[in-house]
Amino acid sequence: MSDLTQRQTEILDFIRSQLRETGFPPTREDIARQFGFSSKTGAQDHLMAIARKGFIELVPGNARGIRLLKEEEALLSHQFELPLIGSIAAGTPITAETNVDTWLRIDPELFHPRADFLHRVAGHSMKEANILDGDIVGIHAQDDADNGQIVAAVMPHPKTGEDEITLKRYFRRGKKITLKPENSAPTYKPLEIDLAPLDGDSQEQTPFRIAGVYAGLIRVRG
Amino acid sequence: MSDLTQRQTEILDFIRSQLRETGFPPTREDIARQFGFSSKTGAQDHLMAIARKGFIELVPGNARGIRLLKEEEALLSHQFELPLIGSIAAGTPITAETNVDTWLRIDPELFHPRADFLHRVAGHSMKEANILDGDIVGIHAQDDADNGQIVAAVMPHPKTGEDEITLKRYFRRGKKITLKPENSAPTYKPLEIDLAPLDGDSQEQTPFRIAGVYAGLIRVRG
DNA sequence: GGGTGTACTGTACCAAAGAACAGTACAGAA
DNA sequence: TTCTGTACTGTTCTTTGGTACAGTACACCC
Repeated sequence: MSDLTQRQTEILDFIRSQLRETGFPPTREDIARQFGFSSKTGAQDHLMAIARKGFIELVPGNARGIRLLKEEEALLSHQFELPLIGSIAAGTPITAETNVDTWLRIDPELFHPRADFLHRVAGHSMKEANILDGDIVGIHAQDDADNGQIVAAVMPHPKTGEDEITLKRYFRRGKKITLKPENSAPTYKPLEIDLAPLDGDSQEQTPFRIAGVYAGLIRVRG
Repeated sequence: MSDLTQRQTEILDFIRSQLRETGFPPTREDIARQFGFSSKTGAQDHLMAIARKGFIELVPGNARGIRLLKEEEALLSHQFELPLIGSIAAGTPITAETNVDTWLRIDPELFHPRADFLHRVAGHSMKEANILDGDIVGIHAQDDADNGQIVAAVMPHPKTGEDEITLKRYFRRGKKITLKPENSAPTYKPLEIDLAPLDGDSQEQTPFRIAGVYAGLIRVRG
């Protein structure tokens, strides 16, 4: 679908603003008046061009018969939604379509920093950070983190070997990284990762990466 | 503002549905056709009645010049949003416009049960229920609760006397209600309310009501 | 019993608004 | 160079659609 010209964009914006302000679309004459056209045919030409490009629909024979088409798309378009990421398929970026379980209608901008995806927490390893089993956490995608931040780490599950997301508190000292659960029960042990072998021997690579930092959570049951 | 009659409500609903479906309001003839009137004057009469009652505004001389008034418009647009309720103005229903601090884009249906409004928690009284200072809780509006449920209670602040929302765990035994904070620190004491005096002596009324039950929360900072 | 509001029918007028046709000018692509 | 698309002006025609006026019928309230 081709793009709108500058002028056509202005006209489409005017239609939008009229809808907001008056509650109904403008007439050809309204548009002509707004842009200083002496004839409403100019407005009509623009409308037909914008309609041909698929941004609006003109309903023939109806006064003010202008229907915005891209708006619903915008509403449906994940603008105010976040993907819930489950398991990670091998070799895919984390927010790849295949990894998205579903989309939840939550404004990404509610979180600080902004959330880029969601992940449902399984287990009690972050209990003492007040993140519980079943909570859905918002993650701001970035591949690094500050010391002490809670990160979403991607690494293979110790048994199945499949990539999965886990939340851990991140500490780095030189080449040594510690991923620390927030649960003092002895079952939960910090994970130590030494980056040093990475430089020399690529076989010893710890398949670990930071998907993002914890930005908040939503708990959906009372 | 007086209420609409059955017929007027049907007409207003039709205007709403037309706006959703076509993107612009109906004409008098559209309305007449929909309801089987043989004359568009019938539609016009209804429109003027609805406008007189303040639900719509008619823009004279404009085709399809029907504007839904603010609260009506709000109903349409707040479909996937929830009001954040701050302090409660005296004598107002909890979700009254004046009590709404802002609208947050969160799908009410995410919560179980469905959230009707949000409230920002102040203080640590529910810490042991993993509800922290600053958390935004989702509340399902209802005026009763089961024993052991966390409720949003509306009662006057002990000092300012202004109505405010507090979260407490609810227990009832006969005429005795206990509102229990979830924090074992000695500062936080259960609140006991005896409904018995209500029957005889109306002066002893405890100004307390349940606004709804806790349905989940959102924490917006990492 | 009269007034007011709701809920329509029926007719009529005319401004509002869509749509078609005929132009002009310019810019970029084939 | 011609063709296509953009960006308008100017005019005309016809339908759409708002609005006013004159009624009818019924229900409710004072």
